[in-house]
Parts: sequence; structure tokens; C-alpha cells
Amino acid sequence: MYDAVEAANLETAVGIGGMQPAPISGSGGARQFPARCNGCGLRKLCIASSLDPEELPQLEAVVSHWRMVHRGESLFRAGDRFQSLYTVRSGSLKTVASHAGGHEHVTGFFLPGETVGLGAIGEGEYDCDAIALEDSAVCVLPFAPLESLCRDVKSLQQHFHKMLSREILRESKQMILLSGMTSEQRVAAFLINVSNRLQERGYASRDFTLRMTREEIGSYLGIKLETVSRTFSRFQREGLIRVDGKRIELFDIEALAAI
Amino acid sequence: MYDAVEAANLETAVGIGGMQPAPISGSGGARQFPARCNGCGLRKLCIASSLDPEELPQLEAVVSHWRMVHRGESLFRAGDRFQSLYTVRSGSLKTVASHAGGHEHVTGFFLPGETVGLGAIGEGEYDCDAIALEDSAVCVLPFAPLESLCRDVKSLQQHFHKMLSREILRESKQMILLSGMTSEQRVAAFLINVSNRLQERGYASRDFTLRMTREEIGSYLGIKLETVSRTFSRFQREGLIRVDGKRIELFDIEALAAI
DNA sequence: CGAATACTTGAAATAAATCAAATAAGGTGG
DNA sequence: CCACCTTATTTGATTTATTTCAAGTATTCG
Repeated sequence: MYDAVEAANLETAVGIGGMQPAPISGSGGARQFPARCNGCGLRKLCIASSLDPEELPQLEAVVSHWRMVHRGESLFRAGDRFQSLYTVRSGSLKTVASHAGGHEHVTGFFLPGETVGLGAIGEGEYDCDAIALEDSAVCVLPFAPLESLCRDVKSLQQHFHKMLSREILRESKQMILLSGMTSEQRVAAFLINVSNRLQERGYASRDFTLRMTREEIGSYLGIKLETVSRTFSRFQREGLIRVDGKRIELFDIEALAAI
Repeated sequence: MYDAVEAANLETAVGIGGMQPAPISGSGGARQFPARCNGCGLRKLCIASSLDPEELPQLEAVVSHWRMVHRGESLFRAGDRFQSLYTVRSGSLKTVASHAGGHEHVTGFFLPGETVGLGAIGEGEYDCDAIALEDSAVCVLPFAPLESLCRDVKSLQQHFHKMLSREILRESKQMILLSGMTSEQRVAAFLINVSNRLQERGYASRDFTLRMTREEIGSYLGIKLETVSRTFSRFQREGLIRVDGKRIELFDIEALAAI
């Protein structure tokens, strides 16, 4: 989802060299590592951003650890009992809903700082699979204690409500895209959306590597993979972008937005 | 959205005969009426359902009044400052997002007990217009005091989180519908969804009156009004439903679900 | 390195949109 | 309460954007 070269500069979660702490006991086989919000480069992007420095330890008591999810592995599956939310520390994930009839549909892509699992609170079980697009790290946010802390800390509560509301908003926008836009508009909107989110995170936003396949993009946008490919090619022919496999360079964001 | 004959039996909000209380002063010209959760027939469906009887007065202190929205009028407009959520007491509403370029898109229909405005919490302003499909009544839930109360009352907090999460889930399902389903499947899913929601509310669920136009249904489903009409006609020809203008009778819900 | 997966491109098929026109329903003022 | 005007709905004929089918090429990662 982001350029590996860029990522190296911003990497905060995956242990590099001798920096990785020793794993602590993990349930279900996944190794878990102690989480330290203080000093995490994503602190301004995640739920911790709502807290004053002196309140951070309270959150760290709840978000006690993080874990790895390797490329292709699932963080959770549809039907699993809901227990935790997950905030991406590094890497990226997709969520996939399995429509009746074996048909699958990608409902979202998640970048560092974004939280997965919000749709599971209401029913007590996850409604989709969350799968890593690349080796990724996620902070584990056990929901019950998080909810408790939200009753004690007003700023945390407010931030959490905004997170939920923004997820509603994100999906509203996706619904508009899926119901009213041409395939060209969908692909253009997708590229701009990815670019904006990368920029917010401090990554290169005009030149990046897509971590998902054409098929996954198409599923997310409600079009076929061939249509994604053809549209990329057309945009390139028109000088709006450069396509080199999964690597995309945006030349004319204005023109893309105007499609 | 529901059959007027049925509605009469379940009407709890709109004053009938001499039952309507005197209006209290309303801001912005809309007349407001004191809200009484106790004795409201929708109490089991709305956010009040999470509270014990002795806690109800606390909620009533927050949800102090309700107001009418006449057919075609807006409850709020995109860009208005977010201040309150609204729970439908009677009637029905649609939410409409105005896509760049004058294009409009219906993002939801709301029945009694359902809450409008959840997408506005994150940005502090409404992201869409909410428009009454018929003369309707809504309880006004000022958000700041509601959020405060959620810190004090755990069951209320938990219910509110579930409301938000279920809205995320609803939109996920709509995204799947919009991206992967044929027009027949969309229309069938729509009819089943309306039927189920009417049933949950105690209304007739196999024989009801749609309060929205074919164009509004089409907008919601991402298809053209002619396609909605043709699909209704086809379903009728196949003996699955009976269509009489806005009045719909479902003969074979199983078969509809299997499309 | 090399099998498996992912991507591109062309040609034919198709579901739904668009254009068009007739009919029906609903609300308003006289 | 009715007549009329507007709005909503149905249905048909044609067009079109996107899918489907197909085949060759390029990547990727184990």
C-alpha cells in the first residue's frame, strides 16, 4: 500500500535490527509484543492522539500489546467472536465480506493508523475477514476495557465516537461511488483517495506502490479486474498517470479529480 | 414507508385528537413538543431500550422534545452544523448526499425507531440532507448531553456504540449490494430489507406501502427508475409479488431471497 | 529459477441506461 | 368535491458501458 523505500523512514512498529522487544505470551499462537504508544510515530494518527501525555499510560494499560500478521494471513475471520479492535501499525490490510454464494467482496483497505473491526461491535462477531496485504503489525485494542476507559476519559470517548462516525462517512462516500460513478470515475477516485491517505501519513503521495491486486481494487470499486487494468492504461495514454505494474505515479491529480 | 392503516394502531408520536400536548418554544421556527419516553410505543426500538425504568428520566432530561417534519421538508441539510441526532417517532425519512456536479444520491431510508445523523459526529457538520418522505415526527437528541450521559450510564454507552457499529454494518451490506449484485438482486434485497424492518416494528410485513418514489429506490440501489419499474413488473409476472403503484404485496419471500 | 499468479489487450456478448411516449396517480385551487 | 395540472409510473426500442471470454505476456516469491 505504500512505497517500501518511504516506509523505511517511517517504520515505527516492526522491530528492525536489534530493536525488537522479546515476545510475550500470545493467545492463539500469534506472538505478541508489548505496545509503547509513547514514541510511536503513529501516535498522532491513532486513538492515542486524543490523550494528553500524562493520560497515555492509561491507554497503554488497555492497548497492552501488538502482533504481526503476515501477508495473506487473517487477523480475524467473519463469525469470529468480537473481542478487539485493531489499529494498523505498519503494512496494510483488506477487509473481505463473503457474500452468500461464495462470492467475495473487498469492503475496505486499511493503512497505518486506521482501525479495523468497527463493524463488529454491534453484533458481537466480526462480519468480514481482515487479511494482511503484506507483512503487517497491528495494535490490539481489547474492546471491553477500551469502552470502560472511554467512560472515564472524555477526550478519548469523543475521539472514539468520531472514529466510528468517520467510518460511517467513509462508507457513505463509497456507496455514492459504487452507485453513481463510471468506471473511470471510480478508478480516479480510488487513486486520489489512496494518495490523500498516504500524504496524511507522511508517505510519498504522487508515486507509490499499490499493495493490492487489480482484482482486489476491482472488487472494492465494483468493477472487473480487466476494467481496472484498461482504465489504468487509458489514464496512462492520456498522460494522467504512469503505470508500472503495482507502481503508480500521479502526474495530474487535478485532471483525475475532474473526471 | 408503512401502511397508513397499520400505522394508526402503532402511532405513538403524532398527537391524535385531543392528545397532542401544547407546543413549547422551538428554535428555528419548528414547533417542539415535550418528549415522554415512558409510554412511547417505540421505546423498545430506540436508544431508550438500554435503560432501566428508573434511569429513563435521565434520558428524558436529554431528549427533552420532539418535532414534526412535514413531507418534503428537511430535518437538516448537508453543511448544517451538527448538534443533534434524530430518532424517527413516526413516518419516514430519506438521506440524500449531493455528489459534486449536482448529482444526488439517496444513501438511506429511515423508519420509526431508527436514528439519523450518525455520520455527522466525526466532522461536526451533516454530510447529507435528511428529508421527510411523509409527515413525520422525530425525537431530538442533542449530542453533547447525550455523550455526557453515555459516560455515566454504561448500558446507554454500550447501546450507543452498537447503534454506530450497526450503521457501519448496514452500509457495508449496501456496498456489497451496490458492487456485486444484478438489478434483480438489488430490488429483491430491498423488498426483503423493508419487509424485515417493518416486521421488527410490528407493522404488516408482506403487504405494505412504499413511501418513496421509484426514482428514490433506484438512486438508493444504484439503478435507474425504469429498471426498478421493469424489475417490479417482472417479479409480478413471475408471481413473486403484486404491485399496485406504491402498494406492494410479497407472495414468495423465499424465492425473492434466492434470486 | 521456474511454476504459479497477476496483468494486459482484443473481440464478442449482455445487462442496464437512455430516449421516447403513453398512462396513471396525486395534490390544489376553484 | 371535482377538474386540471403536475408528477410518477410503465413499457418499448435503441444504444452503450462494462462484462465475459480468450490468449498472450509479465511478475512474483518461494
